[in-house]
Amino acid sequence: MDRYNFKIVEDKWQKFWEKNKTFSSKIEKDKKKFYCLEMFPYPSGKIHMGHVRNYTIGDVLARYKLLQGFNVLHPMGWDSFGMPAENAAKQNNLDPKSWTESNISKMKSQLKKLGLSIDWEREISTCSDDYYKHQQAFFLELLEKKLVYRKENYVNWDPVDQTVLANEQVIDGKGWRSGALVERKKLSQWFFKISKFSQDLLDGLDNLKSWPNKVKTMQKNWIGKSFGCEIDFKIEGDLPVNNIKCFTTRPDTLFGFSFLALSPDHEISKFYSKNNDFIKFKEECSKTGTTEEAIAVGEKIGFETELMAVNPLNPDHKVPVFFANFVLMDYGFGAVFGCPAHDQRDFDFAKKYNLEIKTVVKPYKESDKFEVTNEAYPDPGIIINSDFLNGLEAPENSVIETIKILEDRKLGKKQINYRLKDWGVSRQRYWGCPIPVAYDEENNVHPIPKSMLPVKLPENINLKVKGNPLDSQKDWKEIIIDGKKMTRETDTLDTFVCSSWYFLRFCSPEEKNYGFKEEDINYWMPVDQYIGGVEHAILHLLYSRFFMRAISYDNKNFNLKEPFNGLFTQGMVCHETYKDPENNWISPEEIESIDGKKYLKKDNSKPITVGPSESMSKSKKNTIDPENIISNYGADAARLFILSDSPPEKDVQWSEEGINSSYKFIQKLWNLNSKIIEEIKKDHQKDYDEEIAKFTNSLIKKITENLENFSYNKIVANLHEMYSFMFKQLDKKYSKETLIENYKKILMLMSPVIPHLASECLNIIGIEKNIKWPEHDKKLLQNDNVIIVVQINGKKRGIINLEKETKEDELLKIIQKDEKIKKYLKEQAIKKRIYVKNKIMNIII
RNA sequence: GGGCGAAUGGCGGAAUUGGUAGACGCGCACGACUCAAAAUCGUGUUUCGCAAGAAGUGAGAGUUCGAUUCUCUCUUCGCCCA
Repeated sequence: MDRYNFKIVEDKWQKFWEKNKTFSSKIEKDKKKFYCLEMFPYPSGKIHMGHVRNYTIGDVLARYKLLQGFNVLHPMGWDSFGMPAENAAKQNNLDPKSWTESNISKMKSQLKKLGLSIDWEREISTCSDDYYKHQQAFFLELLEKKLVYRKENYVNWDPVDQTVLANEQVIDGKGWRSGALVERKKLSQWFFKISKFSQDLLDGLDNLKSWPNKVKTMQKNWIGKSFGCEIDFKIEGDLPVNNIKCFTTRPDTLFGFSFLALSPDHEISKFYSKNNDFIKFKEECSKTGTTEEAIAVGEKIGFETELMAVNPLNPDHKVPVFFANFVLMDYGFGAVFGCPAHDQRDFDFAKKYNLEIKTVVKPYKESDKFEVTNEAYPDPGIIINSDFLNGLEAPENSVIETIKILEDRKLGKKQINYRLKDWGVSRQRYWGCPIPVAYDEENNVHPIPKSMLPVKLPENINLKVKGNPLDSQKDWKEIIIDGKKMTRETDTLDTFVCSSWYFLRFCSPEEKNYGFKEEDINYWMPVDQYIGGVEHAILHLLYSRFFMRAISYDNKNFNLKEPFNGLFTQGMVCHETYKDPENNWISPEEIESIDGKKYLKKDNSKPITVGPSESMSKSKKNTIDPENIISNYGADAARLFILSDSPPEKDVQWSEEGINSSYKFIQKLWNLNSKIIEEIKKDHQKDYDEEIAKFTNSLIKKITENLENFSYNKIVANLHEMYSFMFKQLDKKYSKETLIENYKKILMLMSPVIPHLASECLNIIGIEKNIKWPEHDKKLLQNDNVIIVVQINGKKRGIINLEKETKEDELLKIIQKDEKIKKYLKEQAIKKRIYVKNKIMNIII
């Protein structure tokens, strides 16, 4: 028997698919479409196992849908702007463009070796001006719709790298690359007005029935709708300040009010701009980052003003006004009222500055004399010490009641607040999409005329300057618009902008005049199934949802709010970690095992300790290179293994044994194929025709259901069952026609997971044109006999195989005669019988 | 601190609406082939017990004829937000 040569077979079919354009897609109005999309990769230069998993999951679905007769769109592209290219270019004296392009070509050939059913004719790359010129047009469109604006904002500033850092790039208050202490700096930045759609983005979640609840909850929390009250506090003091507005979700604790805290950036701070103590205080504040976490963890510090705030519910009660580092300018109005007894942060602050702590909510079980002592009491309870609010249930009734009172007395009004902030899209970097605006001498904003798009990135520039390299490109920066001298914007767009609409571009990759063609979008969108890592659950998915709303806004021709109808988030690929005695991470290739348990380092025989399995990362050196795996075991084996061990939504552990067993299974399936081919040549009777038909039929049902539910690991189990059934039954007698017919169906079932082998076998046995996904026959699923479980007092005591629809009395007679079961009845009277037809009989004695 | 989720053999994991717990794979053991090994094939593999049998899905309670599945309390772990 010849051995399966995956190299030849896989190469053959990949070439066949490419030559025949098997996966190229075009609009066919009479056919139902299916848009299958996996999150496109960043072209780092090499694919990793996470890609293998992501794209295998997507490919199984795309191939299944294709066989089912859908018109499938399954494209691939490159999220190719971003910092790594700029950093790599700086280090190696390259330019980001050629670095990126060579990475793309390497990764493309790696992806092709996986045998993915991708329509490569639709390939796009976000760093090409063909792509980003449309993005610039969108930017101008949004600018016109007033969904883009410019404002001064505090950012994390790395003084060494001279650049703005995203929150996640600030680690322990230091820049992730330079290690420099990060400063808070005010910069003029471009913003997308995502907050305009807060409520709509929240409401839209309810319609996303095929999204994981987990992701929906995360987005909901991120949008962070809160119900509360805007209160206008009267201010007394020597400064020309009469009122300060403040948002609170707990107006019901107003009687516990003991200070008013303002953001250090609150407009009132202008009166202190020359106060040295205040300047010092502000400097202190700027040392803590801008993240909510940094503020929550950091020490709470304040600066006391000479102002006093009046309690609106009790005008005799006046409390000091502070500036405090824990109040954010962009939440509410940059002012909060402090109620130390019922908010831990306020409590800490009050303790530090010796402020009054008045208890106004008691736990249900406590008496009215309850007093907060060591920590705040933020939980529900009953209002006390609050005059006319006493006795109300907090917070449910008391908040509503208090707002009513405040509104009646014109002291405040009901308000909904969102945590979601506008999306800052300015980046002080070279390798991104240029923002298509310019400034005149008075610093007024002028959009670059559409006829002058794209604003191309200058090439051959020096990246080794401090700050944004575009800033030092004088000849690029200076521009003449309508005869006027202007200066270009040198910031580029956040790369999340690029990925907020790429799924639209895939529908019309050739369209020259606009980012997409309506006709194409109307047919292909929305994406039916989007697949990717859960790490993008919030930002990328929320931004994409925003972008669709922004383009649809005020647009008669385009109305699409939700880009992704279905979402699937896959788990990570993990591997054991290894360390040598000096605590250095060691990669799997550097070690060898003796007796399968102990590990030694290959070059020096030092003992290796095996650590827990963690997600593959370069820093822990526990990565496995997919390219090696594919060349040693083949794409089908790699695909089979990455699906086999765990459900796709959970983490999977990569193991040598696992990939080996998948490889062996591929060989076994090939051997099975050879045997079946021989079997077909033999004499035939049809003794077992029904048996094989029944088996195939139930296999079709199982695999189809498992495909629909993303239970891809179970499909692998189903294929193993198929193998052992077929292999064991082969010496039985089938008619030739039945064997071929059923085996073809089985090969079809295999093809989404291991397409190369399945194609080869189908080819050998002879495929007809227009093959279709097999459907199961309900009649064939029915059995004449059923297995009845017999329980005595709820415990299983035996099983009885008998004809379907047997009556209870008959069954009882059989049970009473059954040697094994009868002894448990002990000839006692039967108190009760529960009989579920065709399933179970439970006898209570 | 809050939200969400999970917990099943030595390991990864299966188990329609509550109805045979442990499918399938890995690992392990034994056997066949072989001078031998690898590869391959076969058998077995939840635990305790020679056996009959008993116990068993993180712990404890509850609902039920019957609970991995439903309810409550607790423990541990994971993820997200802080």
